[in-house]
Amino acid sequence: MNMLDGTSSTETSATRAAYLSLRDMILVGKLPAGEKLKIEQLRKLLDTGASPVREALSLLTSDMLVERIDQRGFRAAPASLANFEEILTLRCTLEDMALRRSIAHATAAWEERLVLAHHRMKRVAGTDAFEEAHKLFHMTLLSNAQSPMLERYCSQLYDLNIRYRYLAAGGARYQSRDIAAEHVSILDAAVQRDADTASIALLHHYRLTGEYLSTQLADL
Amino acid sequence: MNMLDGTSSTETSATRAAYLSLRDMILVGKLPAGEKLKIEQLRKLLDTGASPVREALSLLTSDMLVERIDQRGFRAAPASLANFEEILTLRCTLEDMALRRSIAHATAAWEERLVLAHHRMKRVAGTDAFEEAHKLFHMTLLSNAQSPMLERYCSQLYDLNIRYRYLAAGGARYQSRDIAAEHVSILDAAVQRDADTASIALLHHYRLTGEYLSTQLADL
DNA sequence: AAGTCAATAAATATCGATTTTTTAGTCGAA
DNA sequence: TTCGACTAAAAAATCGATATTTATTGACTT
Repeated sequence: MNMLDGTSSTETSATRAAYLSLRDMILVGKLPAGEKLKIEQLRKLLDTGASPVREALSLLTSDMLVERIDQRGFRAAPASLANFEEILTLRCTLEDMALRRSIAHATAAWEERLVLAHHRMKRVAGTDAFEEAHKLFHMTLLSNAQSPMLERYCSQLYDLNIRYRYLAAGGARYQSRDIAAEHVSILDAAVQRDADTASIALLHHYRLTGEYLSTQLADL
Repeated sequence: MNMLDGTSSTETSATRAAYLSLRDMILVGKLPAGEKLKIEQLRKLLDTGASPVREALSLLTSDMLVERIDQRGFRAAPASLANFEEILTLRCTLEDMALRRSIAHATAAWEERLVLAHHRMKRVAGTDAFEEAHKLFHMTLLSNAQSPMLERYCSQLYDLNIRYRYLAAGGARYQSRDIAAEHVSILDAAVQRDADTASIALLHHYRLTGEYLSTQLADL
């Protein structure tokens, strides 16, 4: 017995539960950037043991969401405008590469997954589920690159970026810009296997958001 | 009181000691790719507790040297020709970017660190210290990119590559090719701030090694 | 008033034991 | 023989307690 997706009602391990909670708390800013993360405090907050918390924090290190300083514990990764711009640059380079590779290996099955992901994203526009569906759409774009490490990097960078969105605006709320149209352009170009057009549209999408966020983050 | 470099005689924490040992064992193949890593077994091997071992393994996950499967422990990251080629491709893209940025920000101080790193590497050619000095030279090349995340990725990928060298040849032993000359070309171009030439030389260096390793790894 | 140093408090790191979960075997029924 | 349910052994995950390390405080010197 298992659910449709990976989210079963009872989480498997305490470590995994702690990992997901902490990760979410960092992404949405509940645990502010740069903040000291005390084991005892988190243990009580999550109502679990110290070992799962420690292990979860160690794992979050992989995602660059937590920093570990030997002998003096953990802290939420600091945020800065420079860091945000670094993330944006890396994303543009790596997603460009991944998207081109995805398209190069295009198949009907991938095309269909893409259309489906896009449809589902539109379906939940404006709801809480959008955040997840949006990531899924973007990751589906890259999912055919046949390069697991590259996909992992992109996924990581995507999450790091989310944090800055919350930092700037307090949510996944999008601005006046017509995001939906941008998504359609990317989708169409990808389905038509036009790598150059798709890549330009994708990077345009990121850079516009990046510019907007940069202005909001000027004080960081 | 502290030593010249970061290697003090008494390691700070048990976790750090375990991390360094395990990392080294994986890189040189003492813990073969894909192998199950049992806590109890490693605990005895390193003569330490289970907690430091677990935490060290969690940290090695960041480096993509260890895989963690929820509820069923850890294993050394598997190796394959496809994975090797993926690493090579990513390295070429990311190091190219990092090197160009380094050169774009070139200063006299960086130049000097570079010359020094190169000199030290030549100095220890043929000894055990070469491996470390070689990495230091390459990382110094990228160290001026003013992009910590990019440097981290490059460092990670460098280490992953080392493992394949050991897998293919059983050591840092270099072949007939004149590696030293290649290093000089890269150094010279970098010092002259000629990004195109430096990048071409660097990628050439990697691709030649990559080709050689690929043939050796055909059976993976 | 600034700086040291020792004593104390707080937090991290580590250990050893216990609980769960997975894995490997074994036995019997189809 | 093959499949499945059951059992025993192994391993992972987790807990609670202890040992170490770092951070803080305040009296004492210069």
